[in-house]
Amino acid sequence: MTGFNDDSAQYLISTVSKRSGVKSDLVRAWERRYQAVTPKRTAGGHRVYTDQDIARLKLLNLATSNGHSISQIAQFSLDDLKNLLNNEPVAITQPLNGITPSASDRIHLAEDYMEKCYAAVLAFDAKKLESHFENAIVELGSEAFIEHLLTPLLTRIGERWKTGELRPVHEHMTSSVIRSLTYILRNNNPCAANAPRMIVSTPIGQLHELGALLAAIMAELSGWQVTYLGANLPAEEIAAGVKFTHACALTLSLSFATDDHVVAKELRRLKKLIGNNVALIVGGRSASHYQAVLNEVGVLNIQSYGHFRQILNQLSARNMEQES
Amino acid sequence: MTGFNDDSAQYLISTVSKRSGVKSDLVRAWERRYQAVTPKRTAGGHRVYTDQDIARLKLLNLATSNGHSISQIAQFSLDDLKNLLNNEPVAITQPLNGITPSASDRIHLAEDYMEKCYAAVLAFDAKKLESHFENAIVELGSEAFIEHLLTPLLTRIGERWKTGELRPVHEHMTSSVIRSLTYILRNNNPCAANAPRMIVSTPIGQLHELGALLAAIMAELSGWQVTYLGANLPAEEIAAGVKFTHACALTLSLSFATDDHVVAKELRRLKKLIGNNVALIVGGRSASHYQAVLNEVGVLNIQSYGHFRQILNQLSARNMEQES
DNA sequence: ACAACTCTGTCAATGTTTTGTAAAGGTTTA
DNA sequence: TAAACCTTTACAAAACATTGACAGAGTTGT
Repeated sequence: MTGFNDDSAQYLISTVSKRSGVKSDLVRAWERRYQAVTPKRTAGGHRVYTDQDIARLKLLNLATSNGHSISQIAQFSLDDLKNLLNNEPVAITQPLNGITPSASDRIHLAEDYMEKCYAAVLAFDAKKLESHFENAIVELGSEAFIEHLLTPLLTRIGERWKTGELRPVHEHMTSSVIRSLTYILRNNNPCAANAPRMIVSTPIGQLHELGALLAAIMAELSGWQVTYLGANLPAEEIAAGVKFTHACALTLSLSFATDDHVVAKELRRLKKLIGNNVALIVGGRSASHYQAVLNEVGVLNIQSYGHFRQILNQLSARNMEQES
Repeated sequence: MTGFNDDSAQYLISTVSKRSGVKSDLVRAWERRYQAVTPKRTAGGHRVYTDQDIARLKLLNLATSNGHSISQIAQFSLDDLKNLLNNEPVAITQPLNGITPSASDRIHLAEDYMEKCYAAVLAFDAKKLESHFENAIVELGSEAFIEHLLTPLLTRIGERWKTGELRPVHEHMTSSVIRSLTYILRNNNPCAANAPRMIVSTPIGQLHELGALLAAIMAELSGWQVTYLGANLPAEEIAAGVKFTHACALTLSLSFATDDHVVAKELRRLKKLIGNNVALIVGGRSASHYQAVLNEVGVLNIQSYGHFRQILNQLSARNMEQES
């Protein structure tokens, strides 16, 4: 039925070598000796690789430089390899091979993935979207994945939703996929037990959770212990979550600007319920629409990716002081 | 301490030596003389060790430097060695035959986990809840996890929510945790490319997604290719999702009984939009409350865990026929 | 007490396997 | 036509395996 599933990505061996960090000769040797990858061929016999192959080779390279013998791990699945490296006591992040992609290369790569992911969203292909995400996380690393792929992707989805190219259901599907990815991202950097805690949600009437998800992931990567509550919760419930977890920060995402006063009312109630000792952070496409209330209530308004990280670090530091 | 995937990792002797602190020569001597470890071999004869072997050698090394004679302790089990080092009297464990837990044991085990998980929900401890879930999946297997842990847990959460012991926010937190687990569950059994497709969601006004999540997971485990859309979607959006994915089934969860006519209206509209070729399945705590409409529209009403699986299999079979 | 024996870690000698790299010579691609 | 690929074959360093031996420490038997 769907024979056209994987013809999207095709790379020749030199590209693969650059991106994975494994020399061409070695890639061929690994294929010949252990079937580490099994690329398709062009009519003329040239090897044609997929994104998955690249992710594979990257992980294999990491694993071998970590002391594993290539013959033993060559046929492991992507997940096996990820587990293997996750359980490593020594996560060597040294310049393992001469080939280190430059910053501009990585950004270009991220843009590349962005297009592919957006195409998958447009085609409503959850499986393909997830697969692209997985590969991108391996290739870009969690940080760059968030900053250069996820953030711009969500921004674009927001735009296209306005123009009518996308429907609400596209956003729901994307949320769902990203939500299941949090598992991988979280596993990549387990947080400390004494990490500061945060609640992430959206107030009542705000049904879009992509922004909130992004905030949750970013906070986790910054070392926070995040409890994500999903979208559309009344102030009392959110406040209850804050109390239960003893969170020292609460982040809300406002994506959709409404003219009624629900959001304003909810924000005021929330502030009353959580008090002044819990930082209230608000971000999202439409946060500026509520500027007046934000100022009145006294919230930290996220301006950009970097700004959010800055806020997180400041709060984190302050929290550590209080603890000691 | 998460993943326990020990059957995947394999090391050669030098790595083992570095990790365990026992020189390669000595490792071989201990094997030759006392069978302290019994590694497998490569085709060429190289020793191949597991994580367990490394742990063993570490403990043996500690014990010998503590004055114990290697010949005496070489064949101790991992637990024996741990006891030994804790200065506890060595309780020699029984011959370790591969005892497979009986069915009743497993159900008991599941109940045990149920209590632990519910306690974590009540305490609003997402981290602990996730950890219990992870362990349960490994110990029980996906099937039993769903049937004997997740299903009763969600049922109980529904009950306690009514009595006021739990707040809505508890349910949101639980949904969030379960949602990120879908990643593990899905990876445990990757579905075929030609698997029948299904959309899972809840209609507008139905904000509780636990039931829908459960249905999605069950369908995935039954070999379906599921696109999960989250909760609270209007009929047009759900129908769009069905069209986009060419799904042959649509499952909705109705947890909350409302007296307005929104649900009834949405169901009628949905049926019109998706036509008769797409199976419409409805389940959830409050499905019976809408019996009249369900009959009128002609939906498959889920009665129980087993019943849902039966429906899934029938649809799956019918779908296969049509394909061929 | 003293010789004989066992336990244990270490080494050396010698041969094999693994694995990254490279050269030679032909083919495909742009 | 040049650059990039392909296959085959080869090579050498590093890592392993096996066998056998040796010496210090502790034990045993007489």
